[in-house]
Amino acid sequence: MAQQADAGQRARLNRDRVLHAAVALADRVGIEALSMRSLAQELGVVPMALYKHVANKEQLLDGMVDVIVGEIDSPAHGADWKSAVRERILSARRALLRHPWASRVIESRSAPTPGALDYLDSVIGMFRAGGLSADLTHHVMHALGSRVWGFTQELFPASPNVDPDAQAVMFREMAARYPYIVEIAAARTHDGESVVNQGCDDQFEFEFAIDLLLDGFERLHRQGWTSADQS
Amino acid sequence: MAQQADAGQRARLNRDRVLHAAVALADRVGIEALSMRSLAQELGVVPMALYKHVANKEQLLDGMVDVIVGEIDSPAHGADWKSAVRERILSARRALLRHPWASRVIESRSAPTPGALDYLDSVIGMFRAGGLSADLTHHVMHALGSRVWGFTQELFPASPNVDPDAQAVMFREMAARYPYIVEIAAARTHDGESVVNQGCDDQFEFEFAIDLLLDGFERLHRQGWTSADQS
DNA sequence: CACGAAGGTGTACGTCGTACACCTTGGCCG
DNA sequence: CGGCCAAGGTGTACGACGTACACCTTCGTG
Repeated sequence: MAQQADAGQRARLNRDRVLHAAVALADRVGIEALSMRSLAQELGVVPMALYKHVANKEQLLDGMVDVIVGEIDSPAHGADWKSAVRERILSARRALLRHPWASRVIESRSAPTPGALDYLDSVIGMFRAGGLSADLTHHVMHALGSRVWGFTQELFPASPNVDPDAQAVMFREMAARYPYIVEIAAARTHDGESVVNQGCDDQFEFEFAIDLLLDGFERLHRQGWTSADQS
Repeated sequence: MAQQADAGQRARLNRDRVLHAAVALADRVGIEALSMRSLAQELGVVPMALYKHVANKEQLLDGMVDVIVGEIDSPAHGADWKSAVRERILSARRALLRHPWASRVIESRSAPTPGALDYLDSVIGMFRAGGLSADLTHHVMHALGSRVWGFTQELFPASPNVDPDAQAVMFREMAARYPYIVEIAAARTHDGESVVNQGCDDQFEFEFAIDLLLDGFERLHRQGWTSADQS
């Protein structure tokens, strides 16, 4: 429906076209509907043609990750390390939010892609440039975890729209069985709408966590923290 | 090779036996080798027989999650909230470490299982009992993310054993291209062995992060933090 | 103009989850 | 005691999927 068609005369494929078509297709139909077959069809080509450009599906996914990672801004310079890192990570977050499937794919890689390594190396470099020791930076990166990529592991995968009265019933049942969950869910729902699984401001939560961590890192840095001190 | 065999006379199946056999099989052969077919064979039964006990594979995985979640200790009482939460989460961690596939399966669920909700509700209850506001607790749970389950998103999936000289070559290449990564990897490698992707003490990293977060939570709690304060 | 490599095709295999119709038990009630 | 019926187990089959392998087609270069 996008390209293909006009059989017979079609631009030659290459790795880049394949990768970008895959990203676009995943954006449109979701990652679970992206198969070698559907991608081939999208490109007006037979499935096996793709294997001339990517070794297999895993490598296709690797390549797609690197396309997205390439969208992350380079580090700003001239700012203090804390806000520079913060900005960079929020940029990563913006890139990943444009492609909702990307975080799951990144997590599923069995080895980091070259683009991912570039990005990680440069983030580490930002901490080092800020004066943090290699030792502290190591632990800092671990503590950041998937947050360097701009996403948080979601505990509640945001159930899609259900009709309001079913939700009301569910709410009553939930409140009986999971009083605390319902309470803290309600804590963030100002207007009356949809108490369960909604009304969560993801961006706020992300910045809350990242600032808590960055402040913690800064505190440790200032007091000259070393892993050797910890028994 | 474990049960089955002695055809003809075989204990009746039920949901629980299916679930526990699935957990044991995943422990033994890995989650990616767990199929409805392999599980059926393990139980000495035809694949379709399983569908009398679980609706489909997703529900099988849900059930497996709840088996593991059931292994998490109940909250200790009598301790302050911080160390009580800490202990509980480390118990979750121990349970998940016994079943290395479990974290990936938990992440892949599209809706939380009942057992997961029970656990989350009770962890939230621990913060509330410690006096944290529902508001703060909400954000705290988000900041914890998958860490409530006792795992951190691994950035480097721990490449398995490769021979030492290949590693030495790789090291030289890595050092040129990713100087900072190699530097912080080395920061934690005291003895000379395997600089790349090894020598990381997961348990240390986990506790570093969890304590950083818990300390941050405590600080906010003491100073009466409220999300309303944040612009 | 020929030729060889790079790009594209067609067919086929093994694996997966599972729908659907069927048979076999075993516990309960008359 | 006999018969019944639901719960448990079977067999066959289908439509995805990733991809191996042998083949044909196109095009840039000598």
